[in-house]
Amino acid sequence: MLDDLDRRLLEILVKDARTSLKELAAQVGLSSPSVSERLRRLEERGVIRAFTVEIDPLALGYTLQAIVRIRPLPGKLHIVQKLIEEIPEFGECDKVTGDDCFVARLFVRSIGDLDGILDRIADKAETSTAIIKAQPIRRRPPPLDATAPRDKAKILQAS
Amino acid sequence: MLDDLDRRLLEILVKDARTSLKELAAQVGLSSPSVSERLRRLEERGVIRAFTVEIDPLALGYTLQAIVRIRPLPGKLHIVQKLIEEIPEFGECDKVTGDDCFVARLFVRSIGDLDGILDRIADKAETSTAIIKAQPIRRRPPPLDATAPRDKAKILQAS
DNA sequence: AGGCGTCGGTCGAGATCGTCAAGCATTTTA
DNA sequence: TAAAATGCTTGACGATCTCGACCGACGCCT
Repeated sequence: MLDDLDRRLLEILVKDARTSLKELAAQVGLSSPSVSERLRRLEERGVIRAFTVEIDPLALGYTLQAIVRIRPLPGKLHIVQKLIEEIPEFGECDKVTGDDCFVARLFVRSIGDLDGILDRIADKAETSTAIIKAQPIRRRPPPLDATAPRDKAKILQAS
Repeated sequence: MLDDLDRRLLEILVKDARTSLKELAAQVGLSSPSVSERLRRLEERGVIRAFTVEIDPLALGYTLQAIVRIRPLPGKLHIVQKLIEEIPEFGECDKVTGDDCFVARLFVRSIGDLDGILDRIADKAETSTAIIKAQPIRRRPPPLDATAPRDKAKILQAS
């Protein structure tokens, strides 16, 4: 479904999406039309979701990030979700199992901004906020190589 | 520090980082060498952190994602952080204020994998895990336009 | 076994794109 | 006020991408 050459191409592109077809071709040992075709298909299949740039939020004045756990009040789930989606300062939001329904990332320019945004959902949900002090790991893709068969189920069976 | 043209360029590139200089130039009304120079400086200044591709984890077999809150046991903070950084399935990790020291995102192929990875830090930290059921907002940058001056501090002063 | 369609690859030519040097207008600085 | 620094445009050159034509391996059917 995704052969070794594909994985190598992805690995290179994750590091620099502007790598030329020629360069990609050289690194994996194909011709550039072949690489072009492979990329086209990776995109078509949705493996590559997008070519994009990563922007430093600080450069835009967003000096603060926070992780917010959100528990909508009974009956307010959909309204809360819609609200979150419409507030552009939410840079990420996951719907999760457990007491907290949503876990979201917030980019703000100041503590005042943070307060202002949380106020907008305060009457529809309980929130708990954690300010981000450092980012030991910034967004990175999972391992591309097909290793990591450390499935615990097998270990359990074995014992 | 970042003028309107820069912001428009970024906005286009976030949507498609492969947009040609010619196309960018046409859309903002400059010549391509000018655009090239602007991009060069945006990169140099660190505003653009990287050109990259966004990969669908599902395409790589990672059918499960989880948000893990991690509270290292006394004295184990650094060991835990190092461990997290070294486990490639952690796709993101923030160090935050509050009881939970770290909040991390985990990409796994199965529940068994999840268990296996959590076991590796179980003796050094308390963890609480939430499985991701849906992603209402996938990673997106904060608003590029300089609006959003909804600073609560001012509102407080006004009242 | 032989023929045939498909898939994924190469090659080469033409079109497109990026980069460089030169030059110009505007603003800042001395 | 003159000089220097910015930031832009233009045009030409070199590199890159894309398209069509062609080729070989593989699987399938008769």
